[in-house]
Amino acid sequence: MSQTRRYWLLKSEPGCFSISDLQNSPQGISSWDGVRNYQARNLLRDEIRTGDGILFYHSNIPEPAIVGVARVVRSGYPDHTARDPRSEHFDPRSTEASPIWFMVDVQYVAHLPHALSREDLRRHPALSAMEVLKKGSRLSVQPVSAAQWRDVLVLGGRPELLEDL
DNA sequence: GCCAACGTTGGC
DNA sequence: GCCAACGTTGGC
Repeated sequence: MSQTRRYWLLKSEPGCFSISDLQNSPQGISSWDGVRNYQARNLLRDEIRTGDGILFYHSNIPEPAIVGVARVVRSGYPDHTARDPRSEHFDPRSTEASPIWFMVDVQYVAHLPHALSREDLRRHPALSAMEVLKKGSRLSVQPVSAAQWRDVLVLGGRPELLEDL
């Protein structure tokens, strides 16, 4: 496991963008655009790097869960949807010279054979500390520890991915 | 659909 | 700079 590789949980409402949408994107790659929260923006712009591991979380559905794994294939760059007046994420304050919002590109790796529900996560000591379980946790980009990453892949049924990511 | 928690806005 | 009002998120 690389010392500099880091791990993140990305939230998405599947009705908006699901892991299958990512899988079906060209080469399984999509930009992760539309994030309009400064704390998440800072992570996208400054912290998330090519090669980092992503846990894909489906939110705001009857059974929210970590449903799969992706990897970062491009680190932070300006989110051009902020400059598109037709986009619902349009922000007229953002300019080409001084962009406000950033995104990364992610590539589909795998679904987890056993998606991990919040109850699943709560049951396991290491995972019960995950940010996503905390009351009022709304951040759509969250850091994940190496131990949490490992346990999610093992419990989710893809332990072999630990060798790649 | 409810509502608690959170982030943002804007008057002062 | 404070803080009340408001809008949004997201579990339940």
